[in-house]
Amino acid sequence: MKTYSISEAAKELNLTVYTLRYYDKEGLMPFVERTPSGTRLFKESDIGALKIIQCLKSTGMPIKDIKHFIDWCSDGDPTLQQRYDMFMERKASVEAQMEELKKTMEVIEHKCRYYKTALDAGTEDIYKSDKVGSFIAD
Amino acid sequence: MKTYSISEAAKELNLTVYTLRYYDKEGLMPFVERTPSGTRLFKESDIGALKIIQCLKSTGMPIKDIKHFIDWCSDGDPTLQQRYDMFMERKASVEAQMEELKKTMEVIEHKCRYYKTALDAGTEDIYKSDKVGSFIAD
DNA sequence: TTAATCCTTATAGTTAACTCTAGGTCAAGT
DNA sequence: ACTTGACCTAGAGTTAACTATAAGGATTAA
Repeated sequence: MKTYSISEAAKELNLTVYTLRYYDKEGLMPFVERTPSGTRLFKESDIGALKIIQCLKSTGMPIKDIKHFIDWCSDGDPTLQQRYDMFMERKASVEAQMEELKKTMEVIEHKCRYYKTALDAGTEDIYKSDKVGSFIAD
Repeated sequence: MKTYSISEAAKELNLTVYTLRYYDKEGLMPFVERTPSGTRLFKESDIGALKIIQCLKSTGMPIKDIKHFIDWCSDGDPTLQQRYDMFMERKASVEAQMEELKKTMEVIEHKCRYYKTALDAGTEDIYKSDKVGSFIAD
């Protein structure tokens, strides 16, 4: 079975070795085994687990909370409900983030149009009525 | 014309007064005027500008970069191109984030199904073939 | 006029998530 | 045997974005 050194794992996951060791120190990778001399040996499934960790991170989950999940995984079946609840909550959070991002996108697109028009006109003054001051809010 | 005190502005924007003063210190609100005694007076348009700042923040833009944008706004028409480019770049970034979030969502939904099934079965062992170890990657 | 409740600045502290350094171990190649 | 390079730990340093404190000034209501 193929294994990865920490630098190979880092490359595979687009992380630095510092980050991986930091995650280990934070208890995110209790499953990674060591050689007799202490060198970490990443299995294929460890890489997969770290991808799940990255997925959770990308939902905005802090490392401390991810550690809870990892602990629950070690505890086995008695924590199935917690883990299910956690992923359902993550789902809701990601849905909310998508909504938020959609609204953000609308504002950004409005601004793109705004500046396109101003650029064509050569000036922002086309938006001026009588007020003086910044146009940031327009 | 209605104005807001810093605490009113904070309430309106769902920020703390600390955060607003911090933004001011970082040069994000050069447009906010003061009373003769130094108290900040937020105009309606200032609230609007801060909403744009919040929008940029929600795209993941760091405060230093937002400050550049604010500076460009003060510089007027000569920076129209930069500002247009910036918003186009933000647009691309938000699009990428949406894509990323979609992929994240797929993994999360897979996990929801996984744990629903395990929960119904009462154990995670249904996913075991012959390997021993964590199921995190499954 | 005095107390409360704002506001101000300057500066220090906090938190999360890295990021790096120092000093040491270990295995492979010359 | 020795050097090289990748690994290790412990712990210090960094960065962004707040968050809070201290000391004091201004405005309002009784």
